[in-house]
Amino acid sequence: MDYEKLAELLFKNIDKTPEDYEREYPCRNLPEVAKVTRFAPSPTGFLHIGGLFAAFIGERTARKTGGVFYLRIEDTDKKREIENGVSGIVKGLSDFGITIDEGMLTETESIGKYGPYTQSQRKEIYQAYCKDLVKKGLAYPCFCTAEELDAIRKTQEENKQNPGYYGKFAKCRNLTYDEIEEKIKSGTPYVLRLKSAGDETRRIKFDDAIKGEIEMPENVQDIVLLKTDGIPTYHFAHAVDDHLMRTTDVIRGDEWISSVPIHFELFKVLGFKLPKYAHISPIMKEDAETGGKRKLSKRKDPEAAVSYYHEVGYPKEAVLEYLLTIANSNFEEWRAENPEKSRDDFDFKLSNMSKAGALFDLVKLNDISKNYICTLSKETVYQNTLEWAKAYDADFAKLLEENRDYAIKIFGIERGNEKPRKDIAKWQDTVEYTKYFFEKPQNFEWQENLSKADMAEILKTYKTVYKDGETAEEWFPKVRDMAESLGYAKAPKLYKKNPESYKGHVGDVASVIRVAVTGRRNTPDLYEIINVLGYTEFLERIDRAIALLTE
RNA sequence: GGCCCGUUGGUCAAGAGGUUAAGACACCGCCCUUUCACGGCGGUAUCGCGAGUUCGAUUCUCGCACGGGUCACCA
Repeated sequence: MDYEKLAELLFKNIDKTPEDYEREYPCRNLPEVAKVTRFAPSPTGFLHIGGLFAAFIGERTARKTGGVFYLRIEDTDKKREIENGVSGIVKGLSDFGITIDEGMLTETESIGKYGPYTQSQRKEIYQAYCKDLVKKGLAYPCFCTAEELDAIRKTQEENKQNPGYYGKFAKCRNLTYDEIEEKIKSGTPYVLRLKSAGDETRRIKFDDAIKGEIEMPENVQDIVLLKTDGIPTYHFAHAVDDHLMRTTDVIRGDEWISSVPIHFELFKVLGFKLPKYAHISPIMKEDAETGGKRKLSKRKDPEAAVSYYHEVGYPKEAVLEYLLTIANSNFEEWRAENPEKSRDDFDFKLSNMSKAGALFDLVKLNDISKNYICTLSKETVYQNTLEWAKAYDADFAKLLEENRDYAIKIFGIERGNEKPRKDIAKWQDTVEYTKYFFEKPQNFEWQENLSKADMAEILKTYKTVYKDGETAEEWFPKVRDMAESLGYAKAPKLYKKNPESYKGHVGDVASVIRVAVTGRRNTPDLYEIINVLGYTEFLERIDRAIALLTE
C-alpha cells in the first residue's frame, strides 16, 4: 500500500504539515515549574458546579506556579451545542471570579496566541495531523456503517469477546488502495481510524496527580480519529490541542481515566510528550430515593447549576471557599489561622485532593457564607445586595435604591462588633431579613402567656416611658423598671424562682414591644431596630398595635 | 460481564503499624442572655467484611462485599 498516495487521496486540500504547526505554536517560554492548565467544556451553556470546581482547580494550579490557565471550547459534537452556549460558561466562570489568561472571552472573541480556542475552528489542524498519520500507515479510512458495527458487536457479545473495532474485526484495515479509491469516488461516507499497535497483554502505567499510580492494559481499539464530517473525536482533539497549546497538566473529571490508554497511544503515535494527568472525583449528592450517593444531576438538582448560586445570591467568595475546603480540607484550618489573608496565599496542592467524590453539603456552604458575610461592612452588604437584587428582584432593588441610607442602617444592626450577627447566608435572605423595616407588620406573633389587655397595658405604659434619643445603656433598665411596676419580674431568674408572684418577666415585656414593632418574636437587637425605624415610625407602630389589641 | 477507581462519625475529613483515632459542619445538653442569633463549655457518633504478615493492624498484603466510572462517528 502506498500510504503517501492514500494520504493525498484523503486529504488533498491539506497542505500544512505537523512541522508547520509545531513552528506556529512553539513551546511556551515559561519557567520549568510553571503549569499550563485548561478548562475545556462543551458549549452547552450550562456550567455544572463540578465544572466550576474543575476550572477552579485548574486556575489555582496555574496561578500558584506562575503558569497559564486557558478556556477551550470543545464543540466537536453539534448535538450538544446550543445557541450562545459559550456565553453561559463564560458568565458562570466570571460570576465566581475565575479569570482566564487565554481562550474564549465571548461567543467569538478570544485572547492568546495558541488559538483558535474553539475546536470547530481547528479542523485543518487536526486533518494535517491525520494526513501525517495516514502517510505513516498509522491511520486508515473505515467505511463500515452503523449496522455493520452493530453486527460486529453482536457477534462479539455472543462469543463473549471484548466489543469494539480492533484486530481481526477491523475489516477496513485491509482494504486495498483501489477499493478505497473506488469508495471515495462514489462518495461513500467514512471515518478515519487509528491503526492500533496495542497489545492487551501489555500494561501502561502512569502517576495521576490525584489518584496516584494507575495501571491498565494497553489500548487495542482502532478508535475513530475523525468522524464522517471530518471533525475529530474528543480523544484525538485532546491529543492535538493539549500538545499544541502546550498544556502541561490535564485536569479533568475522573470519568476519563478509562480512556487514558487511548490517549497514551495517541500521544505516542503523534510523537507528543504526555502531559501530567489529574483526574478529579465528581461532586456527589445524597440520593433520597436510594439512600446512596450519586452525581449531582443537571435535571434533578437545581444546585447542580452554577447559575443557581448566583441567582440566590451566594457571594462568590463563599462558593469558592467552600469548593476549596472540598478540594483541600486543610484549607479550613488555614483559614481559621489566617482570617485576613487572601485565598490566593493558600498553598493549594493537587496531591491533597480526596480520591473519593465528596457529597455536596449546602448546609456547610451556608455556614461558610454566613461567616464570610458577617465580616463585611454594612456598606458592602448594601452594595452586594443591591447588585443581586438588580439582577433577580427588581422591586427589592428599587426599594433599596430609594432608601439607600435607611437600608445601610438596617444592615448595620449588630454588625462591626466583636460578635457580629451571622444570619445572612445569601443575598436573597435579605429580602425577608429587612421586610418589617419597609412595611408595617401584618401578622403578630404574640406570646400566649399574656392577655390582650396585659399587652395593651404594657404598650401604653411603654409609650409614656420611652424617650427619643436614649442610649442603649439607659434604655433597657427603663424597660426593667417598667416591667417591675406592672407586676413582672425584673429578670427571668427572679421569675423562675417565684413564678406565682409575677405575671411574667422582663423578657415577656420586651417581647410584647418587639412583636408590636416588628410582628415577630425573633429579631435582632430591639433597641437598634427602634433607632433605625425612627421615633415617628416607632410611635405609629405602637399605636397601631394598641388599637389592634383593644378593638 | 471485562477493565479501572473508591470505602475513617449524619457530612467534609486528618492521621499513623502501638494515638484517649484531630478539626470543621450538623445534632444534643449546659452557660451567657430581654427574643433570635453570636460566643463559651461539654456531649453522642467513625476506621465495610474476611483472611494473612506482625508481639500488635484502622494503617501493609490478598480475597470479598458495596458504591462509582467506562467499554460510541458524546464529551
